[in-house]
Amino acid sequence: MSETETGDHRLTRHSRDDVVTAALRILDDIGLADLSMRRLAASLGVQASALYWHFPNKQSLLASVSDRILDRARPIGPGDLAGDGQAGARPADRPPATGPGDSDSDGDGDGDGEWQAVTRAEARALRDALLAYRDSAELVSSTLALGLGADQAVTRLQAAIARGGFAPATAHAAAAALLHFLLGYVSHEQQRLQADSLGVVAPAARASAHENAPAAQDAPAAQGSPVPHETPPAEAGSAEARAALTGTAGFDFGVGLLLGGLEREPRLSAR
Amino acid sequence: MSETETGDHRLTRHSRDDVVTAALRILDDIGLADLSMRRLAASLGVQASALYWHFPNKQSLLASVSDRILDRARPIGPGDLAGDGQAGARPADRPPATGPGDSDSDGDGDGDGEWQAVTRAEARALRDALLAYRDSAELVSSTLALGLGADQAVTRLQAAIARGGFAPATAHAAAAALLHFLLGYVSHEQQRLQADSLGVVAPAARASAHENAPAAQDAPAAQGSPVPHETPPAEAGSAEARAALTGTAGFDFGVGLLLGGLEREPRLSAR
DNA sequence: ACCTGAACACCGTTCAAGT
DNA sequence: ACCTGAACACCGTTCAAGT
Repeated sequence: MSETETGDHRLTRHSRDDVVTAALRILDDIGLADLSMRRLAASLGVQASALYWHFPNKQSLLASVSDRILDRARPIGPGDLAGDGQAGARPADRPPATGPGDSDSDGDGDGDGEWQAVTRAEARALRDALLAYRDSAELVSSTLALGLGADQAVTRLQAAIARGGFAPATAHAAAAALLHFLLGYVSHEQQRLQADSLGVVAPAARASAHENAPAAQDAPAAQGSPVPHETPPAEAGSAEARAALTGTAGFDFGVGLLLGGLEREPRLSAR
Repeated sequence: MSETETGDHRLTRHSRDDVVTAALRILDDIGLADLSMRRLAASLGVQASALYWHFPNKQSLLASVSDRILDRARPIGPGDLAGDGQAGARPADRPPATGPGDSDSDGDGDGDGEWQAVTRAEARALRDALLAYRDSAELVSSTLALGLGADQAVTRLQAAIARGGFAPATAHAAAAALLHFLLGYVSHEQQRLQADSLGVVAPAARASAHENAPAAQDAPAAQGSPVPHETPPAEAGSAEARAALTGTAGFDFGVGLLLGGLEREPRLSAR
C-alpha cells in the first residue's frame, strides 16, 4: 500500500511490502554490498530501528526480498511449453526455444519428453526473474545457504521433473542440483555483467576461455523490465572454439546436461 | 615460517602465509560470519591495520584462504581412480567409495569411461577438501562470485572432462556447471551440518520435501514478530521415499547426472 | 500500528609514524 | 620488512519512549 516510492518518501507509514520494495530498488540501483539497514531506512525516510518492527533482522528481510524476486518467475503454466507468443511476467525476449545448441536431447523415440520442456521452461523463467535485478542470484544463493527461503523454486522444479515419472527423492535431488547450477551460473553471469558495465575493460589478454560482448548493459529502468541482454552464441570457431558457451546458450547447455542425465534414470511408472 | 600458531602468538613477525593459516583456523572455529579483520589480527597478536601490509583488502585475503582450501584437493593423480585409501586434509571418513547409491552410470558397454572416473574422483576430492573446513563452500562461492580465484578448480575439472575427447568449450562449460553444482551442494550440506551441530534438533516433523530445520527462527526478539513466510504446503505425498538423497549419495547422484548428460555430447575425436 | 532517539558493540580501511 | 595508534566513516541491533 501507500504511494509508490519514487525516491522521496515522508509522511506515510510503511508496510512490510513497502520495505521489501524499497530494498529491491536499492539492490538494483547500488548492489547487495551497499544494501544496509541504515541506507534502506533512509530511502524510506525512516530511522533504521523502524525496520525492526517489520522484520526481526536483516537476514529475514533479505529472505523476503529473495522470495519476491523468485515469485516473479511464476507465469509458466503446465499447458504452454515453448514457442508461445505471450510471456508471463514481462520477459519479452524468449526466443523460439527448441533445444540446446545442437540436437534436441529428447529424441529418444517416444514423444513424451514433455517434462523436459516444462522443466526447461521453469529453469528459464527462474533465470529471467533473477536477471531482472542486479546481484539477485548472489542474494538468493546466500539466503538459501543460510537455510531460508527459495523453497518455492525447488518445489516448482521438482514438480516439473516429477512429470517424467521419477521417484520423489529422485525428482527432488535433481531439482536441487538444477537450482544449484542455476544460481551459480546466473551469479557468475551477473558478476560479469556488472564488471563489464563498469569500465573494467580487461586490457586485451582476455583471450582464452571466456569472453563476451561489452556494451550489453543499460538497465536504467527500475525493477520491472527483466533486461533481455542476450549474448549471441557465436560458436562458429571450429578451430579452437574460442568462443565459450555463455549467456543463454551456456545456460541451456548446463540445463541440458542435467536433463540428459536424468533421462537415463529409472521411472516409477513405465507409462 | 614462524612458529605454529597454537592460539597464543606474540614476539614473532608474520608472513602472508601465517595470516592465511590463522584465518583458516578462525574460519573453522567460529565461522565465516565472525571472521573479521580485527578478530584475525587479534588472534595473531597484532593490530588490524597490520594485515593491510600483507593484503590490500579483506576480499583478497579471503581469496587466498579460498585458494589454500582448494589446493588441498590435489592428491588425485591420473593414475589412481577410485578406491584409494589415503585421504587428503582432515576428513577421515571417506567410505569404501564405489559408486552412487544404485547402478553405476558408466556401464554403457565400451570400457573407455575412464574420463568419467577421473572426473568423479576430482569432484570428490574437491568436496572432501571443502568439507575439511567449516563454511568453506560458502567462502569459495562468494569469492568466485566476486570474480576472484577458484580457477584451479575449474581447470582441473575441465582437464578431467577433456579426457573424454570433448571440444574445449564443451569441457569448460561442463566443468563450470559441475563446479556450480558442487559448491551449491556442499554449501547446503555444510549449512545443515552446522545447524545440526547446534542444538537445533528439529522436532521430528522434518519429513517432506525440504529438510531444513524449523524451530531455528521464531526470533523471540522484538515485539511484532511479523509472522514469516507462508506455511509450507507439506504435501507429504506418497509417504515413501522420505529419505532424500543426501550426503555422499546425493552428491554422487548430482555428479552422475551431469556426467550422464555429457556422455551424449559429440566428441572431437571418434576415439 | 508504526516510528524516534540514543545508545552498544562492533566493522573495514587509511595513514603517518615507528623499528 | 613488518607493525602501532589513532582516526574516519560506517555497520546491525536493542530498547525505552512517543503517537
